[in-house]
Amino acid sequence: MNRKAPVKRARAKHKRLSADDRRSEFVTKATELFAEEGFGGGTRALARKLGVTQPLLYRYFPSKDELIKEVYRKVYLEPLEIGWEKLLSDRSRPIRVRLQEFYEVYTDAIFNRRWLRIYLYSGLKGLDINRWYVGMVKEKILTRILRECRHDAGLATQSRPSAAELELAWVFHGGIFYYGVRKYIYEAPVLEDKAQMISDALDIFLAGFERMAESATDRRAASIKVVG
Amino acid sequence: MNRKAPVKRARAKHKRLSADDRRSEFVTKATELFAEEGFGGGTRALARKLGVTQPLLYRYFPSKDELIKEVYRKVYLEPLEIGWEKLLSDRSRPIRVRLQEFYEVYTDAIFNRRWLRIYLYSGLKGLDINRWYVGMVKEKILTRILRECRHDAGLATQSRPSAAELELAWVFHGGIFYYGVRKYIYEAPVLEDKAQMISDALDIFLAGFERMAESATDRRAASIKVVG
DNA sequence: ATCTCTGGTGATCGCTCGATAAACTGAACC
DNA sequence: GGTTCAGTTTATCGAGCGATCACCAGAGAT
Repeated sequence: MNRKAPVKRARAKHKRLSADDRRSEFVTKATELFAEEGFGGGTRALARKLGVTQPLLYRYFPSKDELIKEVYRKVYLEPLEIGWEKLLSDRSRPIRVRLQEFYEVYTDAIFNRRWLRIYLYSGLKGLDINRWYVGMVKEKILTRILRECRHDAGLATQSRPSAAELELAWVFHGGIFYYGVRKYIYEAPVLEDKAQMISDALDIFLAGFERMAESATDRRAASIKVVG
Repeated sequence: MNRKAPVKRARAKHKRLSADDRRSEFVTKATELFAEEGFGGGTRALARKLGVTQPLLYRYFPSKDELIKEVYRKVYLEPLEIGWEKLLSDRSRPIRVRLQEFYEVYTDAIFNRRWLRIYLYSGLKGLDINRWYVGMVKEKILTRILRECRHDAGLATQSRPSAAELELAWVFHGGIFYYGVRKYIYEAPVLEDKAQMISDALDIFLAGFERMAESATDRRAASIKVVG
């Protein structure tokens, strides 16, 4: 019957994609692979995930390192698309509400196995992009939060938060971040209600901030301890 | 001149060690190597650190995996030698003081580049020993802290803390842990006074716990907000 | 001085890795 | 239908990996 007509080839693989599609498919699947295996994950395993052969990678990326950089770019820029300026700085809404919503949205973006693992792996490599991200969190999130807190408490809006304030914010932020690590990296049981966790963390952060603000502005009240 | 007399050999290396010494030297240097390079670090690089050849490793360990397990054992068991039972449970001292001292000692033990990096690398591998450690922190540290807090607040000492209490403790603990990650993994600038950071974190944790205890035991006072 | 036991070395195996070069193939255009 | 060109494969290279084996050498016992 089928002589050499366009008979169904034995290798049903051959799915030709456009250059752009193939390239972004490489990045997507590489993100998955590196999230699981670390950046030591092999190019052959990656090609297998796409159903193509390994040398094809080098038609789209000059080296594995360049592919990895692309993965970084994608992962690190993903959570930035939220637009936290608006969320955090909209003073028509109570600060408590703004912070709650921001952290719910932010953690929705980064609390998943893929993002957290890539983030930790790249952090362990000590790359510049990781330092850039940490600096960004400090400048764009924590500093902004503290400024809003100061404004809310009726304090002078100074351009830069004090070291103690920043540290307080970092411990708060880190506590929330660690919830994601426990859940998605350690796969340990956590309180499932994420919003509740954020709410509780916010309560004690805001209380701590007020306490700090009090003792900083009113030295006469410095001896009043919260713990009684 | 020098025919074949015991002339100073070209290779001044030959430092013969006892089996025990060599074995523990392998583990020590392997910890350093794996902390920096991850567990993908090569056995040849390890041998170079010891000034010996690579096959010697296999006189002491049947495989690289066994060496890695030994590294785990050493790293994970190191901070356990503190004896936190005494530190945390000594009710002759105020709980605030106990917690401060415990966290200072505990972070002295784990806040270093070596420990934190090995911990994160092994956490990313999802090994049993990591889950064991997290469970240990929960049972031996956080549960104990909460029990002492309940006792201090004059509440009934229940055997198991509530999920909300545990989550509060985890966020607190994670916030402190993240300080170490920021300093030693991200190498980001941090408030240098670690004891101060712990003290501040403790303040807001204890305040948060009291607030939670109040609203749990005295429903009539539930409407009294700390921030109000 | 010789024997022996053991810490240590040299050579090498099989495998996997990232990367390269050349050949193949299928769709689009004339 | 034949030409062209981009997407894909086949074959292969050199380096590095973990692991094995035969051999070497130095200190202590006799």
